[in-house]
Amino acid sequence: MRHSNHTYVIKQLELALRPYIEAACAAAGMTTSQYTALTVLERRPGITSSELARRSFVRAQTMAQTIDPLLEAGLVRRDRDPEHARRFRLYLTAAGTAAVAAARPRVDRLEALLTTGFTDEESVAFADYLRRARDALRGSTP
Amino acid sequence: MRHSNHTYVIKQLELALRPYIEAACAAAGMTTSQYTALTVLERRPGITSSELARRSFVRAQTMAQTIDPLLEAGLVRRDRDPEHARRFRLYLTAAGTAAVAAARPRVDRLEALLTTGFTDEESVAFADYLRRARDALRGSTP
DNA sequence: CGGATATCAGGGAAACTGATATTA
DNA sequence: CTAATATCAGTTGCCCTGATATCC
Repeated sequence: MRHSNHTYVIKQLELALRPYIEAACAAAGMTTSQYTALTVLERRPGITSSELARRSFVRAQTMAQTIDPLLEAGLVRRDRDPEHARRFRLYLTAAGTAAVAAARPRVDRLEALLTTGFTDEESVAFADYLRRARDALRGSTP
Repeated sequence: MRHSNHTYVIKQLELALRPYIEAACAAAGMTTSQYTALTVLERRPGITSSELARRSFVRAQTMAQTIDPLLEAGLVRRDRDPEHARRFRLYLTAAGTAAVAAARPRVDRLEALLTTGFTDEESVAFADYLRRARDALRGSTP
């Protein structure tokens, strides 16, 4: 295992990916981190900003910066949690759902480009490895 | 393949990885992008800054920003290419080699943490998938 | 009290675009 | 003339730390 160096290629891959994702999101009028937050909100309605931050591996302040413009643009709605006065629960608005739908086709095409030449089995294994690597870091501390 | 979403997990993984790499590099007195540039220079002595930029998926100006402090710190040396007056060839100095060696153990430990629970075969397959995905983007344009 | 949420304020690493001079 | 290299100048997206108020 001397010359594996996954971290290096992961960084390369993320850098290579970046302009593609940015272009796809910009076409729908948002930034990459905003699109990501919206897609998570779509799957987890009612999540708090702090919990969203934890799942996204960023600080609560960072996620607040991402969410703020989405609230102002009316893509996300905030309701006070009736059971926890300190919490706000977040939800996609209709406009937010539409914005995600607008960007999704281009992201899906990027997804297909990324796995060019992969068999279905390889694609599934790749996703599995990515998640396992991510989760291996989740528990630990730098 | 409706729910694969590799791009999302790649971004998560890169974010999870970031503080670990930053800590490892900071312990050796440099930033992540500087460490990365040094490791490439180690394997490809005499490479130009522009070529280094291409391999790293960044613009020439960005790579120049990364290299500049390394030149000033004496970790990298520049020589004019005798055959191309416009080019400078880059080399690691002894101090540069030492700096990479100082950071390497911590990066290797991170590498091991990343592939916790992976068999050797899985680790190799993972690296292969990462490279193939990266190379699939290399030819295309956003 | 400690722990979590939200938020204000400020800062930094690292990418970008645009423009320019020089050279193969 | 065109393409590539290097470089100056400015900008942006997106992370960070520190400090504070509130609530369970």
